[in-house]
Amino acid sequence: MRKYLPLSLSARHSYPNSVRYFKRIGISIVYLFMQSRIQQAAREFVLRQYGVEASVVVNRPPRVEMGDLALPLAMELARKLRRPPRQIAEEVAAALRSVAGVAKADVAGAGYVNLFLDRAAYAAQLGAPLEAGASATTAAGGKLIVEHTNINPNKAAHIGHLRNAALGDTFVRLLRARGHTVEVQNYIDNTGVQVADVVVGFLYLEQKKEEDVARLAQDPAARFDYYCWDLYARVTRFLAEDSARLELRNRTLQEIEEGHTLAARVAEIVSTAIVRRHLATMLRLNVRYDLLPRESEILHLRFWDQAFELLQEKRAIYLETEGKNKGCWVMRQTEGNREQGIGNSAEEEDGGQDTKVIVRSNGTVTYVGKDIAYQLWKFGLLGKNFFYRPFETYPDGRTVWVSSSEPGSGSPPAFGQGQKVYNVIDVRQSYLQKIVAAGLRALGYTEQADRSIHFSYEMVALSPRCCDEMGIELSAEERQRPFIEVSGRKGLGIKADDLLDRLLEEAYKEVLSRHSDQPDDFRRRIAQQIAIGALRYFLLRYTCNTIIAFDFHEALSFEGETGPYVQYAVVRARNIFRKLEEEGGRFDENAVTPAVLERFLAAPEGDAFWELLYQASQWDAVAELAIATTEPAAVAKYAFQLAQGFNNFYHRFRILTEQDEARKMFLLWLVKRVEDRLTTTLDLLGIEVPEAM
RNA sequence: GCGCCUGUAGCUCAGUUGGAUAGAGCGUUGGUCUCCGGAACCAAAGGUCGGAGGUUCGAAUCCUCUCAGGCGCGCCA
Repeated sequence: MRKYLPLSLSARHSYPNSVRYFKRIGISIVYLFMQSRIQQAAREFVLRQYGVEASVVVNRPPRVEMGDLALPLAMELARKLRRPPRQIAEEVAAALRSVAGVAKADVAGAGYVNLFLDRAAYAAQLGAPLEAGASATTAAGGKLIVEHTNINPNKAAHIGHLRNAALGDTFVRLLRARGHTVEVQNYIDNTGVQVADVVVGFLYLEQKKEEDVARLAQDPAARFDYYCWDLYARVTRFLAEDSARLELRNRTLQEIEEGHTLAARVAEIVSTAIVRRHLATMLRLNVRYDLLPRESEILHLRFWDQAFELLQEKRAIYLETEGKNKGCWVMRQTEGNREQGIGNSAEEEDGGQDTKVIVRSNGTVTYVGKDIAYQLWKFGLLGKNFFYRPFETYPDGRTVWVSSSEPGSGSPPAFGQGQKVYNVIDVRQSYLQKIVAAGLRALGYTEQADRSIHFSYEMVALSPRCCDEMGIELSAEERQRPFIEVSGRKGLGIKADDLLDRLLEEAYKEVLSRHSDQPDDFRRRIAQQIAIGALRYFLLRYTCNTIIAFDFHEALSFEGETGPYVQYAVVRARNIFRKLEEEGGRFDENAVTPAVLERFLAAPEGDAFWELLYQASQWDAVAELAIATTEPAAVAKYAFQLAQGFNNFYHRFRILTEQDEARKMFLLWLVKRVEDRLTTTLDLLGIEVPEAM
């Protein structure tokens, strides 16, 4: 017998709006619907019968035989009502028996109310196929903005950036699948220190002319992002050798910010070429963007000046007249902020406590200041806007736009004006993200501050073993550590494209051994889908606050809890139908009548089928949970468990050789339902299903 | 010094914001196949949930203390 696979779901909240919405567009959300219906019935009964408001949790019993849904509410009520919990549970159970869709209600243990659903009725509602992508245009509730990737445009993307993009992109897919309108922004810090460093490298270290850099950036064979990766590491050493050289960087940085200088032109060449490389890398992973807002426009369109005025007006910042921050504009520390741990008590001695410098004494604005301006713009609160021009067109015809200082061509969508903003940024920037939110709050935009979500995640580091494999030398002290932090400055890390290439190679070997008779482009396509599936799943299976100590062995694995495992389950399901056709058979959906469902889902013979179907139906609740907790790993886990459930079923039951025609049709129907949900779930993870494996 | 995060099986990680007998993958050991393709399936072994108190019907989950590790705390981004 297969084991029961516990699925982590609960229903603290009801989803009336979602239910209505999905009914309207025809997406099957049977599970959430049942859950909220029962929740509501229980709440109403408790209020009517006992006159108390109860928090009605609906979850699942520990074992399937005990029921489909569980309500552990009687124990809590027992205290308030001063009556035995089991007695209360009996009364609740009796009340819930009359709820449509409930077949049976038991009382178990200390006072759990366990519900058994009407299997056939439930199954009949799962008939409607999911309408993929039917969501974006019709959702209510305003636009959500998700900012992710945000790689400094001065070097190739590395494995840590891939985690950011995979999380951000998956979150976007989840939101869209749940009917939200989403705008994806990838912020480009094209005037920062990191770009300046590479410019210094080209102009001073390599003594290159503007045309040389332009030519190099155009040359596909040069792998410009890789070239800059190495150059950046060299510049870092160059600057470290002689502190006087730092002046070179400062001057370059200033020239870049001014614009119209040689350094600015080279910076533009470098950052634009690198961004194109980044987009290409991310596209390999099925990651796309709508808009690339750039720091240069934030500067040139004077977004900061506008934000500065607002902040002064509301006295959110003030000019420090004494102490170490004399001459700077600093942000006050409010009570609310202090609660959230913002402030710097290390400076208690010199009067600079609980403040954050926003404008330096030389008049330039810090990174946080620019970020506050950008965040205000995202909510449509700045009173200024970017101009836009098309940056690139994706193979599917969609356009990525980039910010511009002048009116551009084309007709861009109405960017910005978000109702809620998710910033996918690693956990080390928590402090700064809090200051940004505190800035909004100080301006009186408390609601927007609350709707500024820092989608925080931990870094990807390298395991010491991984460093060995890559020939990275470690000190004795480093060797003792559980992981080694990647460093762009040192050129220490795994480049995203290298990892992808290696995965492709491994996948291709596997495909070759199984499909030696197939054309090579077929094999390449499949190998690529498998490689991407493996990588995206690997990056998504860990919860956000888990540090991933990168390990080749685990990342290159195609067995066990991996993307390919899930892909394989879908391929198997589809093979059944393909084989059926080859044999001249036909799947007739209409043959699966309510009576057929009734017959084959009935306990106990139908338990295995029901379990699988029930599990497959929980797609909606998982997506909702992942959104509410900003935890895409829940979806990855679900995909794996459902695939596992299917693989087990696949082994236990022969379908094509089934003699009972009604049973055969029922089994095919079940496979179809599971395949459908698995495909949808993989799509949420940005993973495609190969034609064969 | 202050703040945040983490500690669960040999290893890597889940664990439904307090619920019933703590789960998975890998690894180990032993099984399954004239098959809808084995990138699969089944089983076994393996856990004082870092430690100590507390809160209550009930704690891996909440509170306090403590030990260990990580990350932040700049007129860098």
